[in-house]
Amino acid sequence: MKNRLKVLRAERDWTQAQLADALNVSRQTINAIEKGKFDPSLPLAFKAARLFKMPIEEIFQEDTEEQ
Amino acid sequence: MKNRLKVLRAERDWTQAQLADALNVSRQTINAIEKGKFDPSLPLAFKAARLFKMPIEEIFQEDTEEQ
DNA sequence: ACTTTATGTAAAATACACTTGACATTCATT
DNA sequence: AATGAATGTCAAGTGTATTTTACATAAAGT
Repeated sequence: MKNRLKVLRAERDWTQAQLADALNVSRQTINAIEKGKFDPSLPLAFKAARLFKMPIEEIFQEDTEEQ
Repeated sequence: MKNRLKVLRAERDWTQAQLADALNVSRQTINAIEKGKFDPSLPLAFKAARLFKMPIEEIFQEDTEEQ
C-alpha cells in the first residue's frame, strides 16, 4: 500500500505531529504509515479522506504487486 | 462503519462463501463484516472495491456518530 | 557550537482483523 | 418431515494496527 500523506502534508506545511493530532492518532502511527511499515485501518483512512476532502483512493493506493 | 456488501452480493446472487472466496478471506470474515462485528482492513476494502468496480466509499460508509 | 523542532526508530503492551473448526439456526426443496 | 445449502455464532489462536515511552538523528536558526 502506497500513500501520499507526506506530499499532502507538505502542500499544507504540516508536521507529522500536526497530522497525527488532526487524525487523533500518535505521531509514530503517521510516521510508520508514511514509511510503509503498516497500513492504516479503514476508519483511519476514512478520517484522512475527510480531513483532506478527497477520496480514499487519492490518498492511498494498492501497490500493483499486491494480490 | 456501515457497508453494502449484503446488497452487492444479492444483486449478483452471490453467497457469503463465494464473496469470501473472491476476496481471499474466510466466510466468517465476510459474515462478521456484514453483521458489523468489525471493520475490514484497508487492503481488504481495496480488494472489494476492485471486485465490485466501485470506489471504497460506495461500499463502506462511516456511520455518522463516529468521531 | 547550541538549541529547538522535525523525523526516524525500537521495545513492550493492547486492541482488533482474520483464521480454523465446530455447531446451531434458517430456509427452500423434495 | 427430511435434507441440504446458506447464514449466524463462538472459542481459541495468529498477525498486525496502534499506543506509550524513550532515544537517536537531521535540519535550521540563533
